[in-house]
Amino acid sequence: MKTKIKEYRAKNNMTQLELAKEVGVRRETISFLEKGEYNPSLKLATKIARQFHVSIEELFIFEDSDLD
Amino acid sequence: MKTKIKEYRAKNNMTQLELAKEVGVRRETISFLEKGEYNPSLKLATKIARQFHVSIEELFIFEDSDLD
DNA sequence: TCCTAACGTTAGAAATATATAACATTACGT
DNA sequence: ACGTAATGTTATATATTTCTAACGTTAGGA
Repeated sequence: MKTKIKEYRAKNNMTQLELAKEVGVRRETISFLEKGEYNPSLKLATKIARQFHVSIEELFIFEDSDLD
Repeated sequence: MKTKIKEYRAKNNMTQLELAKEVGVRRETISFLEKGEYNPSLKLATKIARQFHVSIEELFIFEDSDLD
């Protein structure tokens, strides 16, 4: 899975810690997410997408090969 | 969280078991999901949305109160 | 250079999604 | 009414996300 979290964070001049607080998780969670190291819950994905006013699909990109 | 999985399953004449097999989970998982009893992984949500050719946001509806 | 903020990363605990197996119930066709 | 498919539901096990605490690295400002 790829994600544009880092890009949108930059656009909004936001640090990992700030984003983490906004969406109620730890900074490390954001760090791992940005690296695509895990597959967030839909709830967390929804919170982050809303934070940036974008769709989930815009923020998280799944290749077909990611869906096995 | 609310979901339209059941509706889309009906539209497509699909049983829980068939959907479960398509997206690679157990029938019970679909059953619990349809009842909004838990919060799927983004990967699973993506698979189900693609199965029905709809967006994740169309299929899974979060009220603000669901996001606490 | 020193200090600090931001980010990377690791290891283990805690929480929760999902699997598994089993049984109950509902609905529908014959 | 019977048989069967579809769904509901429970309990326990397993897998994975997320938390927590800690330490390392990098970049920038004073």
